[in-house]
Amino acid sequence: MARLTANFFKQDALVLAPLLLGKKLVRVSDNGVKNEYVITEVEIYRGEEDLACHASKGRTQRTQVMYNSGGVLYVYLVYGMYWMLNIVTGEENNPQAILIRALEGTTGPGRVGKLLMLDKSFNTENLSDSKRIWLEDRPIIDTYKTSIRIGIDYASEEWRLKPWRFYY
DNA sequence: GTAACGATCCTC
DNA sequence: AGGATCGTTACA
Repeated sequence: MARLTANFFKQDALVLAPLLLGKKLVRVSDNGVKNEYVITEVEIYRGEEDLACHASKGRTQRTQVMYNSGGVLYVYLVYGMYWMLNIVTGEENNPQAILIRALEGTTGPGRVGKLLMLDKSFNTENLSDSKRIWLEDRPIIDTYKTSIRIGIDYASEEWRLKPWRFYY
C-alpha cells in the first residue's frame, strides 16, 4: 500500500495515535536489506502544557524538532543506552510527537530502537521521502486498548493519568 | 563548569 | 531491587 506522507502526519496526535496501530513500518538497512514491521503500541506526548512531554521545557536544541509540522522523526537517547523512536505530528509550532513503544513481536521502546538500528542521525528524518525508514498504509485497527503512559512518574497527576498509551 | 536525571532494560 | 551509561538540562 501507499507510503504515508505529510498530510497524514499533520493531524493532531490525539487523532493519529489510534490510526498508527497496525500500520506498516519499513526499514532499509545500510546493506540494502528491507524489513517490514507492524506498529502495535504507541504513546502521545502533546504540547508544552503536557508535563510528561519534553516540549514542556519549551523550544530547546533537543525539542525544536517537535515544533516542525508532522511527518519527521524525533529520535533521542534515553538512559545513555536506548534510542527512542517518535513521530512528530500536528501543525507547525504545535510541539507534539507519538512514541513508538512496540512493533509486532517486540516489547518496549528501547528494543524498537535496537531492532531498527536507530541512532542520532535519524533525528529530523523525513518520513515522506526517506530512503531508509517510512510508514505504509494498512487497514484501521478498530479494537484497541488504552492506559496511562509508562515511565513518566515525574509528571504531575493531571498529566500522569492521561490515557495516552494505545495498544492492541 | 558541574551535577542530577531520565518517555529503559537486564541481571540478581 | 539495583546497575549500566551518556546527552540534556538547570543552576552556580
